[in-house]
Amino acid sequence: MATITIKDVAREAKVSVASVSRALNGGTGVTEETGQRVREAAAKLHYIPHAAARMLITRRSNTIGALLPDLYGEFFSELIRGIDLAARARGLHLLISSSHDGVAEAAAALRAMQGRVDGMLILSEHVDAAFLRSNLPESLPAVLLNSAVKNSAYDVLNVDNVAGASAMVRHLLDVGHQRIAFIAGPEHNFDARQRDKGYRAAMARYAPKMTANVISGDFSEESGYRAGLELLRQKTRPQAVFAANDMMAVGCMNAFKQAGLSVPEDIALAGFDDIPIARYIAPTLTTVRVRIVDLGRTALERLAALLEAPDQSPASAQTLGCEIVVRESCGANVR
Amino acid sequence: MATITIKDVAREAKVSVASVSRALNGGTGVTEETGQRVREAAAKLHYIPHAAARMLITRRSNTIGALLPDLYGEFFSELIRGIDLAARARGLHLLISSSHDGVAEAAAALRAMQGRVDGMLILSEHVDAAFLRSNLPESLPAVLLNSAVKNSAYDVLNVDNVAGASAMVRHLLDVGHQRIAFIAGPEHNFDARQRDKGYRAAMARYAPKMTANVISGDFSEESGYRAGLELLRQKTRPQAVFAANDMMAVGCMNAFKQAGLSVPEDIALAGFDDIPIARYIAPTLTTVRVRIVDLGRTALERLAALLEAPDQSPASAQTLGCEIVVRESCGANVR
DNA sequence: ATCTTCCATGAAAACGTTTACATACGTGCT
DNA sequence: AGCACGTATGTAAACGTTTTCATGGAAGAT
Repeated sequence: MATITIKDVAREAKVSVASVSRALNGGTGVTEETGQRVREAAAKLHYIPHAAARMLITRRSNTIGALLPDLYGEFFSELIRGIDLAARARGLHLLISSSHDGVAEAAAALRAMQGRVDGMLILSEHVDAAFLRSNLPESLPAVLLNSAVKNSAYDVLNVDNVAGASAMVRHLLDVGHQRIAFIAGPEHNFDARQRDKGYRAAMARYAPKMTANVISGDFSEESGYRAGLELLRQKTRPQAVFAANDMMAVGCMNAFKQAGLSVPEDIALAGFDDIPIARYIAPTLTTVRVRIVDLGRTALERLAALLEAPDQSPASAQTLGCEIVVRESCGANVR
Repeated sequence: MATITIKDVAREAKVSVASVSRALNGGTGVTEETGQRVREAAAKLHYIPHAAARMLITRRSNTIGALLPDLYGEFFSELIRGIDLAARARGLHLLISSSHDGVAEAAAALRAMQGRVDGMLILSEHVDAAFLRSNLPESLPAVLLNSAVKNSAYDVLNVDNVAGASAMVRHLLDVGHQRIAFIAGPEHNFDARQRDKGYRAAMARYAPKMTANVISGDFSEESGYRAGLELLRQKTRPQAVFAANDMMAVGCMNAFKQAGLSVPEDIALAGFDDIPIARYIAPTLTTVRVRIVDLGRTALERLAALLEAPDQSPASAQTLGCEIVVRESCGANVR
């Protein structure tokens, strides 16, 4: 079937194209009777406005782009869900470019979206101020997620890793553990650094007599396992271990089990993220949960606000809370 | 900064807009020296062609739409990854509409994408032939994923649940189990029905003396737990239980453990999907893995082929294999 | 030297909308 | 009755590309 245009509707309704446009969009400036006739004609012909033509003249695509790195299951899907839900509520479309590693790929993806989107949601480790300056036209509104960019030229939305980690340390202290070790994440990772920071801050503040005990890791289960072995070799074994993410906690737990220690009786354990597995391992894992859906939703809402009033709202930095999920591995229930 | 157009580039390079277009697109029909000058001018001005204008005249958006239901973590992210990778390799953009339940929502989402995409990838339980006829213009190429639609008017790409389930039954038989029970999924779910079918077919074929033993479930962990209890009440206890998905297998395993049975010594267990948890529970779960990334990739490639040659290729139905992942729960290693 | 052929180039139309502007008509006022 | 005004409608321009067609000049053939 040949595509049917606004002209066909105009002919069918016996009015001009201008009236069709008015009737179908605002509804204003057109008589009730005319509007009725136009709507009927449009429905009868199954008319669908040509998106490109509208974009061209309106200079609006009603689409926002999401630039994402290679992301893991739960996090990715929850984030998209949050974004998607909020976007649909606003009649915005969602253009996605995901799973690219490397700054070059990210740049290419960013450029490819240019001109198709009204705004961008960006979550990427490779993104820094310089990158944005050269790849993102300043006219394009953007919200950065989990980004270290402090530039203040861009809107940033971060998870409050510091507060989350700090709260977990405090919880472990409350339960009675004094010597708390920390398994850190990759050095270049923003989240990892923030969690490290939260751990150190909380230790300094709430357990000033203790010294920070940080083992390095890279967020992988394997590195958690190695860290666990290393901790067992220390002269005075820690009473509790706080891993910067759940996967490392899982690896660490295996190391402890293999060494014949039982968690949490002999040594307590906590993670960060609350991945689904945390609920299913034995003992179940105490961890810090991030409301990822909220992260996505909030980011999109912030971006939408930027679209409405481009100039008026200055760049802001917002932060999203986490909550502690107490399960068995921290020993809160056994003492 | 005012948007810069092809005209600005033309002026800068001292040629006509036509030459700019030619130089930047095909590169053909233009002298090497002119092409050079144009590319330099474009680069200097940071020219980015206006996508909408191009779409309007070309009648191509280079975008494909993905319509997805409310999907779980791993599956969703892997599927998108597969689609995204293949799409980017072809220079296609990805417009996503996910997490809608209900046929009305799906219809709205489908319609909203009209005119913005060159083709559609559709994965939804609500989609049947009638739905498509009334919501999908026949001019829009589409590939259906995991769909029961046999219509042959549309391209369909399914996971070979039947073969996967059948292979698992055979494996359990090979290991020495004769009395194999099956925990079925939701009745209206296409995947669930296919797996049921595979179980029954394999039993009839490879263990003709045994009768099929099917307990109903709904894919939830809770329903798996209930099914486990029910199985334990049967007069002659099955030697192995095959759950239609991993979550039910997990629930079932908990029921067995609570009853004091050990898996796989007292009773063997297998699932379907290979969700990440399968690797982390104790005992680790034998299951059927679906290469979801391949599913997404293959679907997109099929769609891309449709875009290239809309008429030539008739609707096809393709099916994607699964593989058995042998872990501890089936007892293959203890006998 | 003239004719043909080829090819790079430019002018202009076309894509389907929205919207600024002009027009015409009815209504209320003086 | 005449005038101003508001409002529904239509006409046409504009958005930024791609592409068809015409044009001109260079190169090759006679």
